[in-house]
Amino acid sequence: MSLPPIDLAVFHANGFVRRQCSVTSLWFWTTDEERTTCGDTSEDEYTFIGAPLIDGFSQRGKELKDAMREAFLTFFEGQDHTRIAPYPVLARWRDDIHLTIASIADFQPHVTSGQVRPPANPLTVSQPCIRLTDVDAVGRSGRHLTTFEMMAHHVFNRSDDGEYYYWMEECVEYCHSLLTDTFGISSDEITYVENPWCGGGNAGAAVEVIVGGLELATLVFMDMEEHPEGTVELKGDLYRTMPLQIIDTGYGLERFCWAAAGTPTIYEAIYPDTVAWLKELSNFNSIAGQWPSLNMDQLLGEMSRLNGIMNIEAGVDGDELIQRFLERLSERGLDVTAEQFTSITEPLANIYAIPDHLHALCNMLGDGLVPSNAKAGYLARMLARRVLRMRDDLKLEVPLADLAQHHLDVNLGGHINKQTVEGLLTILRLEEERYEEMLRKGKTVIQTQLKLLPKDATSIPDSALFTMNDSHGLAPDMAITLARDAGWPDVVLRTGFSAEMAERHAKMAKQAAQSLDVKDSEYLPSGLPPTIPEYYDDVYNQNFNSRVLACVELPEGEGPEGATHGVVLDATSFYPEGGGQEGDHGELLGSEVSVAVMDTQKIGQTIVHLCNGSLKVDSEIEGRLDWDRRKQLMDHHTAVHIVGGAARRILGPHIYQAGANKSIESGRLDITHYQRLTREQLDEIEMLANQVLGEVHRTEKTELNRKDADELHGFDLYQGGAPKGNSIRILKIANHDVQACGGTHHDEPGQIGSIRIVRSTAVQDGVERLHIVAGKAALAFSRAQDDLLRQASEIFGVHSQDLPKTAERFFSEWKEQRKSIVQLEAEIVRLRTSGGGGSTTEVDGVRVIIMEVDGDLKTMTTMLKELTLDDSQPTLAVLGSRDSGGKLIIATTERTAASERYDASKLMREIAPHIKGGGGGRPTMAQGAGNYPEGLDDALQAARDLIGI
RNA sequence: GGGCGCUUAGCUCAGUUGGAAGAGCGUCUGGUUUGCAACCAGAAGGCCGGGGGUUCAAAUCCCCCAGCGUCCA
Repeated sequence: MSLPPIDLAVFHANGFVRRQCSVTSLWFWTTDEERTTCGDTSEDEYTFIGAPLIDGFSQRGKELKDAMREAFLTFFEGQDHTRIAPYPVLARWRDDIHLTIASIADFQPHVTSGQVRPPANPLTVSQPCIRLTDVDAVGRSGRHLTTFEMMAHHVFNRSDDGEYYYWMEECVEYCHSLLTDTFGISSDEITYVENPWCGGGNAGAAVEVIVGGLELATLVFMDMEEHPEGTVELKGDLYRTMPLQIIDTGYGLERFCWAAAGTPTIYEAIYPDTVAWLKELSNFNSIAGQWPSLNMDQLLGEMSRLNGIMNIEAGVDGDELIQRFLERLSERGLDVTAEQFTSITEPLANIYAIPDHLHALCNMLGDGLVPSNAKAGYLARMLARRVLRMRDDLKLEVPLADLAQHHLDVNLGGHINKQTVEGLLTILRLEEERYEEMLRKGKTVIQTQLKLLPKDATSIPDSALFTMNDSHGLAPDMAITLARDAGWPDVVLRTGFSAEMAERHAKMAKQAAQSLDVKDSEYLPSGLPPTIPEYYDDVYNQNFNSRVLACVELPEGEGPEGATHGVVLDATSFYPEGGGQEGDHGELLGSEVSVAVMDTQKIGQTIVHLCNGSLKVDSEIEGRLDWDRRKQLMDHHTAVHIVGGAARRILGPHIYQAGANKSIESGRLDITHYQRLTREQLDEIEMLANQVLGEVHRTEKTELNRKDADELHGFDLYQGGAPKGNSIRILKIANHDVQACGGTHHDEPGQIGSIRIVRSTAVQDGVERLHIVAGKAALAFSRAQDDLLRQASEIFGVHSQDLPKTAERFFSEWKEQRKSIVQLEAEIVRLRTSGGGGSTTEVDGVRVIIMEVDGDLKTMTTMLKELTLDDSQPTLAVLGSRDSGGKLIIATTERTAASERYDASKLMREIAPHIKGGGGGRPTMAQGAGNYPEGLDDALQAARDLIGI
């Protein structure tokens, strides 16, 4: 079964009729009886270019967006909607997406699942969003953006609970009233297209609102969830109705602005100053000047209208698209060559895309994101690099930070969310440095990759292009440019190569996704009630009484070494592993038997004690915690929070917890930062952390529902990841640090004693790992360090303060002596061979030296050099050593009678068997070794025999 | 999270089928020169990232670890 038609009174009341689109086959509502297309097809050109559809908005850029947004929000406030503040563009409250891609993303998954109440109901918001899926089309299509604001009104109905606000009828009525009354759009311009929506496990009926060929809004009526027994089928999946009925609308703020401005592209409506500035800097007008006969205004105007019906999206073949464009323009009496077309559109696309990318970048970095080579940070780096490349293509000599500063001033009113302006600019300066470094390295990569390619080649092998892109960050067109500069002037990029590369990447991603396997350990009987946690009520409680609810044998490989049973109690003070804090150990004492708790885990809402024996179900037990362990874990956990807060205060607002672990040995805290930390910075953080220990007397622990927690503390709460339930535990350490945390924490920070930051390591680019010891572990660490110093000092027999100096002296003396030994050994060889002693013979003008020496192959090589590298004295040298099994080395002076007459490699193969070994090499130099040093004399004698002396 | 690449002199980088560790810049010494990123001659400077393995022999081939880079999710 599919969805029924959407037949609303508001359509009939305003004279709309239902028709089916001749192009897309979708049903739509229109006031025009004769209309055959739904409005958003390849046959519907934009009608508003040069003829704005919305009156009363003469502003441009930021002012236009501000006015438009205000008009929208005010309208819905007038209809009993509560205006809420937008969420960050970084979706930190979610673990499935990095960026806020829609206004509804604010409320997923907890509000849309019904678990958490919305902040207001019904509500209206204008949510900044970032979508990078169509990043390649930005600037080229005239309408694509990576960053936009989704204006919305949302409703969360729970009909079963009698909580109902409105549904389709009212929703479309509001929309229609907004368009026609507030924005003055004629009903005749509007089509409402029925097009069911599904995504992320939910689905529902939906209406697309098309005006002037442009989709201005989508109204989604989400009231179904994916389910195998569902009765409604959409795009191959089955859905059933759900208790919550959600209205998810999205009105494109920038599109409304465009429709009000009627500019050739959306970019000129929202970033007019930047577009003009970049045109001037890049001297864009001089391009048009090359062809005086070309009517630039007319050309750009026609192109804009065509944009609406051309399928300009990522992955579409570029050359083919240009041909279609030229044909269409020609039909309209505009004759343009492909060369003219590209030399106009290429720079223009860059000029349009730069402000868009800067906007996304400023928003992301503004929310505290740190660029990286992985995860969300990579998205920022990718955008920064795109801007830098486009800047270079335009031949602009403006630093990235200056472009961002301009964007901040002109398009953001100087406002960013969280990061400081100076911090943002510093990050961009570093990004530009990295980019320059990548290009510089790229030049040598090109040389290496293309070494075997003839200079007159016209293409670069695919494999080389793939390698340069995937391993060295050189996109194919960059590689081509670099290759041309480096001495291959004729190379060009094969048509369709970029598409092939994207396909290859998609294939690889698909394979990677398939190989993911999720392992779940489910060995507990079902139907157990949630275990009552007592470790929050009193974190210092060490003993408690409880009752055994279940005791199951652990499956093979489950739990730590020695653990055999999982014990479930009705209540416990044992903390289960979570939030990076390891589980508690201890004992469970029964009336007859006692077992050791070797680990504690949480499965769902049930806490399992992993024990080395079984307990009788229903028996009363006494639990005793291994208190030293628990105290140490608490020391580390609370210390990690304090250090995190200290790092944020010292390094900046972008410091965010990217992971953490607390064992009894140490605590680890991963923080986001854009540079490696120096020891001085670590010292500073350590000092502040210890100051907090002394100054803050009590930590504040509260439990709030999610709605209140969000409101009170914001999303920085969720540093340790997105918690699941509606109830949020919060640890607040004065004004120093506040986080959602389910761990056990000290009431008094002073109980920790002291905190040391041992060192920092890099987890990935943009993430630093701080290694922390606190409490007794800090003492143990100091003692271990002292011990190392003492041991090392004793070896040298000096005081520890003289250790570095002494070590340096020993090291340099060792190096010098090693060197002089090699020289002396060579000198010995020289002495023994110079006087014409027994080991040196002359055979027809070639000096032949056959002798036993001391030393390994490396030393012998040095000796050999002394003997055979002098061209004026043709020499054959055969050296042997008894070093580890016996070594032989033979060489002749190259390009002399010696090398013509004797073959070192052949000689080696003849004599090496005497030391039960083998060897080989080149005709002028051979090495060999064996495992029978006693045969060395025979080997050397064999050499003499072969040479004939 | 997955793939790929890199790590060699103070710096930037070569190093072929495994067989005698190189270049340019910089440093030092001597010469030369009014001067410029001057020129000539010579020298010093290397645990070839760390650890294991294969081999008579490893900068080179294999495995593990670390650091860095890069593409994709």
